[in-house]
Amino acid sequence: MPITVAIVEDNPNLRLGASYILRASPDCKVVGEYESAEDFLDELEAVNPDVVLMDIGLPGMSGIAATAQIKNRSPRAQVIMLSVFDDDENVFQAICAGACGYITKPVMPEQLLEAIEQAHQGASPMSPNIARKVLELFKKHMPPPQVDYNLSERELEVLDLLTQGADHKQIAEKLFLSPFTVRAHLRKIYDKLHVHSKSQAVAKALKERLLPRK
Amino acid sequence: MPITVAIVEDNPNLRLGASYILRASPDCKVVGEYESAEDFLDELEAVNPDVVLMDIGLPGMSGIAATAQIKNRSPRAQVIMLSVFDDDENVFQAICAGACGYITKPVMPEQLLEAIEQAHQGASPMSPNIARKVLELFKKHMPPPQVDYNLSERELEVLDLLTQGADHKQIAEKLFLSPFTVRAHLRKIYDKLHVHSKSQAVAKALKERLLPRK
DNA sequence: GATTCCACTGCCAGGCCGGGCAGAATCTAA
DNA sequence: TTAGATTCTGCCCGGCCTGGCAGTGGAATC
Repeated sequence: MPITVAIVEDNPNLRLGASYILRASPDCKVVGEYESAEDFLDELEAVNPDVVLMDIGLPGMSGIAATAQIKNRSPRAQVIMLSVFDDDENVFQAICAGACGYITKPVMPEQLLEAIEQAHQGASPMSPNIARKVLELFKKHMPPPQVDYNLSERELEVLDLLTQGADHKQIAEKLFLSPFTVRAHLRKIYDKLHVHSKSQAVAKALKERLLPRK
Repeated sequence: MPITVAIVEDNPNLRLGASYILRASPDCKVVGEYESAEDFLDELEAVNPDVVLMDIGLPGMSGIAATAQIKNRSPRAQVIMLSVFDDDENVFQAICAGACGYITKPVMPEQLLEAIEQAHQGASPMSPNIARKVLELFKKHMPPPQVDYNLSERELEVLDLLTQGADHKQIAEKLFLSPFTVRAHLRKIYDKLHVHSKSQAVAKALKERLLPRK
């Protein structure tokens, strides 16, 4: 059974080119070609494609906004972004919108077919330069704890509950401790983190990811 | 000028295989083959390769720990992870350690050469299934604001300062407001976020990324 | 012109919080 | 066995914070 593919691309040459490539493959079946996100979204449920090739720089609604809608209304559709843009912001937005792949133009024919197959199999086709962007974004937003504040197990537990919005009394109840003890732990935490309030401690803990991942 | 490559892999067959492939290419120059991370780290500065092919499942020090050290001591080296493991934890750790690429075994010869070239050019070679993992990790850890709490501009400003650990008075000074006004904003924020303290507000703001990225 | 939303200022009461101080039990490493 | 780290409990005080209540003024919408 061939993979059903929809193409959303405003440039007629690129759209026809992609269509031509896909129609030459027995594994793919082009079920729609659109020159705007709006046109495609009108027929999304009726067409229900396995894979969508989505341009980012569309007139009217952008490919990123369209992707968000697609993933909302038809989550099984795998959206591959095709774009000349490879800046951080577009890549970031595309990922958050739910794109499963991101390929920079120009695209080679066999590269396109490969990407569609991978996307359909649950993998993520991605140009290597985009992959690098993603890794950098990842590291930028997920800085692992760089400084070791030397917090003890117990202190981490308390800090964790703090970030869940608990106050002294609630922490004491959850850890079966006296509120006095909780205050003692908090004080040591404040010392070690060089902060002076719950909110500062929470901010530092979350921003610097001091808590083991859950 | 050929790309200098070091290979760290405990399985002799795989190590020799990779070495054989690379030596057959005029673009690469194998400058070291090691069966353990420790052996390689001893010669890191002396060898100073452009690219390192690093196995993850090594005896002794793991490839991930080794990668962290490499990026510390010789940041220009591009490390490509080669691994049979593709679980979230290994991928996550590898990225945080500073790996620029991640390829799952088995590796095809031309795939290997391509990956080395891409890594050397500043891109990130990555198997599509790994790319998918990375995207999922990304989305998991970076959930974009899902609920709109309808905070006003001013309220976001105040919230932002809160996450920087400021108290009422400091916020008032920075925004040139009366402390009373700040309290009014805070109250509206608490209302809208359904929280009852600074620390809860900070936790919610950071966890749900209510603040526009900076 | 009325309504609504936002930003802004103000007071009060009660409770929560942070810092200083004191003491004790457990465990581990020197 | 002594020293240190960790965990635990306790009290006091001053100050900060939260929630309730009251009111002004500007801008946009209707």
